[in-house]
Amino acid sequence: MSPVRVRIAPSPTGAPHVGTAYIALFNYAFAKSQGGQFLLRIEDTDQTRSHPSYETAILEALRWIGLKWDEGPDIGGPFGPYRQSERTEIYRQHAEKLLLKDGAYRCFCSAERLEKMREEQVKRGADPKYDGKCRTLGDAILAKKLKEKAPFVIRLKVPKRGKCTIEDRLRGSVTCEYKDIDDQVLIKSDNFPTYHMANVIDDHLMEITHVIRGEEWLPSTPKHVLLYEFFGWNKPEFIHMPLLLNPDRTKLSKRRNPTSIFYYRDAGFLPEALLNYLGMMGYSRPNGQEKFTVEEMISDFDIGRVALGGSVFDIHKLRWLSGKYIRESYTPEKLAACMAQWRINSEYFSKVMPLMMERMETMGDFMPRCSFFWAGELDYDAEALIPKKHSAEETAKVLQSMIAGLEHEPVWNAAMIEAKAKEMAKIWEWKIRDIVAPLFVAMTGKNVAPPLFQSMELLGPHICRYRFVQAIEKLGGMPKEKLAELEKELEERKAKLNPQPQPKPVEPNPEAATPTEPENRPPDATPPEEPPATV
RNA sequence: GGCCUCAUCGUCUAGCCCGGUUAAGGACACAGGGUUUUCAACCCUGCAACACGGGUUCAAAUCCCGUUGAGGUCACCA
Repeated sequence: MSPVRVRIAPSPTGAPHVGTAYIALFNYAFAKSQGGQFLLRIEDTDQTRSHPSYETAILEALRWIGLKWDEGPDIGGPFGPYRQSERTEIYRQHAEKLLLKDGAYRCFCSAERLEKMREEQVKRGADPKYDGKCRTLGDAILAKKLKEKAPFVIRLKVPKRGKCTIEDRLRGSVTCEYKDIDDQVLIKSDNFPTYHMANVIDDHLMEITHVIRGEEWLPSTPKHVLLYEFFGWNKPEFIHMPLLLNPDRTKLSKRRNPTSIFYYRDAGFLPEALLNYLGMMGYSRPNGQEKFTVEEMISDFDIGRVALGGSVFDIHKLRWLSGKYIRESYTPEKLAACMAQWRINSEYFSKVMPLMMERMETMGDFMPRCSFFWAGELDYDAEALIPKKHSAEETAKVLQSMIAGLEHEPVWNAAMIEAKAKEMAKIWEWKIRDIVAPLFVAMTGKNVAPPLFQSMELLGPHICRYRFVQAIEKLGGMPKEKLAELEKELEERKAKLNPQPQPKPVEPNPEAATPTEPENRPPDATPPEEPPATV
C-alpha cells in the first residue's frame, strides 16, 4: 500500500470559508490517522476571481484554526508547485495527450452561440448541454481554424452511451448515464484549465490516494473518473462528505450566516473550539466524547463513522463549546494572554483611542461607550435601524446593497466605506444622514458612537459583514426572490445615474456580477467565500 | 425540470453494516427545581425523534421496495 496522501484544494476567490476548514479537518484527520500526508494546493485557475490576498488569508485562517500541512505553496514539497497557476504547462501537455487519445476535442463555439443554444434548450424543456457541434469537426476545418488562430476551448469527449459507476467509500456505488453528462470544458480559452482538468492531473501527479471533498462534487465525479480512465491512471478513492447547512437546511451561505473563518476569529471564538465543533459535524467519536482535541480525534478516527445527512451549523452550540474550553482548558493567565493576542491589546486600543478621546470626560467613559469594538453580537431593537420617512424594507435594501458594494474591495478602510455609503445614498436617493443612521445602529448597536467609517475600519470586514446580515434579519430578512429583485432595481438605478452605456464593471459572471451578489448567483459563483474549497 | 444524494428529538448525534440486549441513549437549546449575595457555571428533573406505506422475518429504527420530503448539481466557477 502506498502511503495515504490527501489534500485540501481551496480556491482563493474570497474570504476563507468554514467549509474549507471543515473539509481540511477531515482530510487531515484521515491522513494523520493513517500515518499519511496532508497537502495544501491552491486552485487559482480562475484568473478573474482569484486573488493573492485571498490565498494569504486562506493559509492564515487554516493556521489560526490549528491545521498544519506537510506540503503546500508556502513550504514547498517534492510535488510542487502547489499553486495551479504555476502549473499551466503541465495541463497544456496533458490536454495535448488527451486530444491525441481522442478523449477531448477543440471547440470553437462562441460564448454567444452557447448562450443562445442553452436558451433554446431550456425553452423547449431540454437539459442545457453542449450540443456537440465541434465534436466532429473535419480535419480541414480544424486546420483552417487553427491556422486562423481562432480562439477555442478543449472539451471532454464524454461517451454518447453507457454507464459510469463511481465508488464512494461512504455511499457505495453511484451509477449514472454518460448521456446525462455534458462535454465539460477542460481548458478555457485563456489557456487555463478548469477545476475538473486541473484537479485530476494534480491529484495524479501529487499521488493523492483519497479525495475527500464536499458532496456538491458528487455529480461531477463521473467526469473526473472519465479523465482518469482516458489517461490510464489509477483512480483515488472518493469520499464525499456531507454539507454544512444553514438553519433552513440549504447549503451554508454567507448570506445568512458568518461563513468566514475570520469572523469567528474576530468575534473571539477560540480556534480549538471551532475546529472541535467542525469535528462533530457529521461525525462523533466512538466513545461519544464531544469535547476533543484534533489529536484525540485522530487517535481513533474512522472515516466510516461519518454520517451522511447534512449538518446545520449551529452557532449556539459552537458558543457553548467555546465556553466549555474557556472554563475547562484555560487558566486566567492563559486566557488573558489569548485575549491580548486577540483585540484586548495596546495596539488595538491605540487605534480606538483617537476616535474616543474627544468623546470622553473621564477614562471611565471609555469602555461603556465603545464596547461594540469587542462585542461578538449586538443587542438592539429593529426600530432603531429605520430612519424616519423610510420603511424597514427600504432600509434592508440599502443595507443589503452596502454589503454588496463592500464585497470585493481590495482595501478595507474608512475612506472606501464612506465613498460606498455616499454612492449608495446617490443610488437610492437617500440623504447621506439617513443612510448613515442605520449604519451606526447596525455596526455599533447604538445611535451615539464614535465616527462610523473609522469604527468600521477597525471592526474589520468580517465583523461588519455579519452585523449587516443581522441588521437585515432584524428588518425582516432578505429572501432570495427579494434579493433578485433588488439586484435588478440596483442595476436600473445605477444605469439611470450613468446613462452612458458603461460596459459594466469587470465581473466574470453577468448574473453573479450584480451588486447583491450573494444570492442568486449560480451554484457557487459567489465571488468571495462561497466556494468552500470543498475540494 | 433531468440526474445524483440524503432521511432518528427544534439542532448536533449514538444505535443501523452484524435484525431481538431500546420503555430509542448522549449533547445543545428550551422549561422547572437545587446550589449561589446576583449572574454565569455546576447538579437534578422535564419536554422532545426512528418521514410515510408496503414487504422479508417469530421479531425491523436496523434488511428490501415504493411514496413523500429535503438537499446538491446541471458554466470557458471552483
